[in-house]
Amino acid sequence: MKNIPVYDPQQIEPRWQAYWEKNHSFAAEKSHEKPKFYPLIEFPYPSGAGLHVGHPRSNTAMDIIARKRRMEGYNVLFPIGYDAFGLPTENFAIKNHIHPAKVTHDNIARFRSQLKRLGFSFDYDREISTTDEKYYKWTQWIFLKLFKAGLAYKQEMPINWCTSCKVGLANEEVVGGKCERCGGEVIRKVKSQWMLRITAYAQKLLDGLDTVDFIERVKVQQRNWIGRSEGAEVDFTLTTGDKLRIFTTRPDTLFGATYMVMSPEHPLLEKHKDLITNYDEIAAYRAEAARKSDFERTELNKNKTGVQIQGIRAINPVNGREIPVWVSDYVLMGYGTGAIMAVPAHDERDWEFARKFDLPIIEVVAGGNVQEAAYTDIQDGMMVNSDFLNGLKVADAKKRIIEFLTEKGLGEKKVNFKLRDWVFSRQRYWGEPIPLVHCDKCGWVPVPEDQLPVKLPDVESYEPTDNGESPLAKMTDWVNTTCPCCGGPAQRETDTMPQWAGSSWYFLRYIDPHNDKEFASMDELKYWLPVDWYNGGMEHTTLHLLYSRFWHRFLYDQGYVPTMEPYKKRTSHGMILGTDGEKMSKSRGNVINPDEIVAEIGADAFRLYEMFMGAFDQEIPWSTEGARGCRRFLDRVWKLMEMMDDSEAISKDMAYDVNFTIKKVSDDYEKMKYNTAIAQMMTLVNAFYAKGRITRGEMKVLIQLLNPVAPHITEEINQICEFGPELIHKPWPKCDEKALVKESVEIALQINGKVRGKLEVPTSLTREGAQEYFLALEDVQKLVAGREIRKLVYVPGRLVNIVL
RNA sequence: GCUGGAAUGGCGGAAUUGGCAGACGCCACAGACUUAAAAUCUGUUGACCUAUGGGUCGUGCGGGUUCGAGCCCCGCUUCCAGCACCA
Repeated sequence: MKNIPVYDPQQIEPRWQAYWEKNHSFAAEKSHEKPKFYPLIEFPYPSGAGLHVGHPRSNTAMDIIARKRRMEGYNVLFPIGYDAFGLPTENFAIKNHIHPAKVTHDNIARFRSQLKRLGFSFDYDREISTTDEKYYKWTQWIFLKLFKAGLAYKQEMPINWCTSCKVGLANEEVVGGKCERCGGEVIRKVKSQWMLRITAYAQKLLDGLDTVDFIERVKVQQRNWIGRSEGAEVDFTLTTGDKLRIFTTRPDTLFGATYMVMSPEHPLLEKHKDLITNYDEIAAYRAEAARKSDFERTELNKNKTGVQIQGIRAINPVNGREIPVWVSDYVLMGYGTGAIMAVPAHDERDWEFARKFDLPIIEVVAGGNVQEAAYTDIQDGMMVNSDFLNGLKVADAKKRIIEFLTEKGLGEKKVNFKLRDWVFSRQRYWGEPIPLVHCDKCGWVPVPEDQLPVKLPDVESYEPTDNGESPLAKMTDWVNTTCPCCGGPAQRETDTMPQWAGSSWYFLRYIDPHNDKEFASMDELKYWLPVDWYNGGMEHTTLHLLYSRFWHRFLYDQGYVPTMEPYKKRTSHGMILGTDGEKMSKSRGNVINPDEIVAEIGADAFRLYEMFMGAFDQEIPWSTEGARGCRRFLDRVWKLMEMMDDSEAISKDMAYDVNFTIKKVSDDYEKMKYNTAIAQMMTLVNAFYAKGRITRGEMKVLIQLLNPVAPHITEEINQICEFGPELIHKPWPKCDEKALVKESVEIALQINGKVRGKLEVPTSLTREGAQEYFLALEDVQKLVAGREIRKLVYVPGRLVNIVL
């Protein structure tokens, strides 16, 4: 072809973007006739810094799948929105005296234009923001359903409290035990908080994992977080006459218990303060523990600390032996029963503690040397020093002891979960108001559904109050209301919801975003659910992913959604690091601005590089040089037009390469192996260059395969070459399997496992005739040279190995 | 400490999952074009030895299994990420 214009992405790309926008090219079809496909990316938090190079990695990956599915005939819903409530916006607003709603609006506008400049095929008609009243109305509505189902309750919980700013802090704002903003001392202060009873769903959330296609890493992490463990609860009797109940996963080691440990917060300590002769010492230890943050209390390699309770001892229920009771902060009130039996011979933490305080170590499972180290093996161990358990294997001993305990009324089998309930209150302004009213007569009363949303009132200042209340508490006009139940005076809840609330159900709203009667109609939900493919970061595996599964499962149980699980498939992308291999951050000064890259090489080359730079699920350092290499590849694709002839056929000598590329690219996209898909297209382009020629037919295939990654340049080539309808409306290329069959293939000739030459052999050669065939070859005879052949291994299509 | 992941040329990474290690790209070097440079095109590019035929070594370290190991097994080292000492 002649008269090829210069490739200018800065001119081409905005033109196609405007065209797609005007035509709503990527809007999901209203009709339910076609099979549906619902891909999802985690909606971004619209930070003031703008789009990060990390966002396009996940977005491009799912955009490729979305675009391919449309070409395969699916009705695709690929939505975008903004998770816009949150701390950084609020802190920015406080610092600069701009309303958070204004900050949010401006940040979203910037994000939207940056996303549009990258050509993602989002359905912008369905855009949502969690801060929109029409959206958070339904967030509040779901909360009320949880409340009415008894899954929301108030409880005293410790929060991080900065003694100098006098505000509650998020964990993230506590750096090394100090306040991130002022460096002041952070202590734990108890405050009454709304909690969601996610623990009631622990087993359901665990079981649900068996029904979904999540990458194994994600499943493992969710399982570990839920942390189901089977064991027993056992009652020890104290010399005070009380029962002290403990949980253990190793009831088989009961005869090896040589002391007990209670958490410093255990209520029995308070109850028996008169009997405890060293109560002052215990109280001091408890005060010390209370001052420690979670971080310190769980710190690496921490020296075990503890105090023995003087005046109270415990009796081991199976052998009547009296043992001491200690208090130590390595036992947490929030897990199990807040007390443990210590078996130093077979538990590492107990062993360390026993060594430090010189407590006895009794071996009850043979196989190790318990004076040297704890022996924790549960496979081959044999019980000793354990009366009626002696001679049993650990697993059998477990069963036997639980039967015994149950029979005697000393304890019972028990399943425990690590998962804790979800702290749902924030003493902050920029979040959804919790739609509850407190009435002295009626208690906590939900705001009637027809009065939702409870709108966030305008306040002068977003600073939290001195006493740790939310900024909303100062708005007395707003706070004071009437009780929906009795009509008497009442106060609104002034805490707001955490950022996790809005993101726990957003994928449902995308399905029917303009519905003002329901959060989404059942008809639409039945068509679109579940989300077919959800890609996001590993950092959201335990919180966001689990919370949204919890809400969804709850809505299912209430009959509001048609599927038990929200997401069919979950994959994860690796982080993009700075050129120095470190995490990108302002403080390190290694942040790459996507706008600058797009300005230099264009959106297509940027997208291409993000997909080419390495394995999608692994973290990878940025290289602007590498990105320029991707731009060079697009220049080469563009210039193929100069060597294009008029043939609509695939030429004979290229048939294998072209069809192999169709197959490889199609498969690799599905497996998210974008880097090797692109490498194969580069190889094909190199082959066209080597030949100096490409047919129209070949060009059509190439640009169709490349379109999902580089949508603008390929549409432009399609138009310049007058190939007909836009690529987005053409079908995905099919591989001609016949073209992949070759008559002969080159294999390696190995002698004793070392490569000694190459052989061209017919593909039809099977293992049966192989030995005769190879030994007849002159090349082989030369190398064998009369030596004895011990073995001949032939792997068709790969190699032949002759062992001498 | 626990859990999960990783380690391959100067660099980012490939390797059909036990079968020719280093695809593809970057960087570098050389040649063509150019007054010159840039751009572009064409080559070369793991290390060492070499009689120029080729040979030896080589996927973090030490063992093992196998005709054959980057991949499997045992024992380590280092790095990254997450974490709630979970009894």
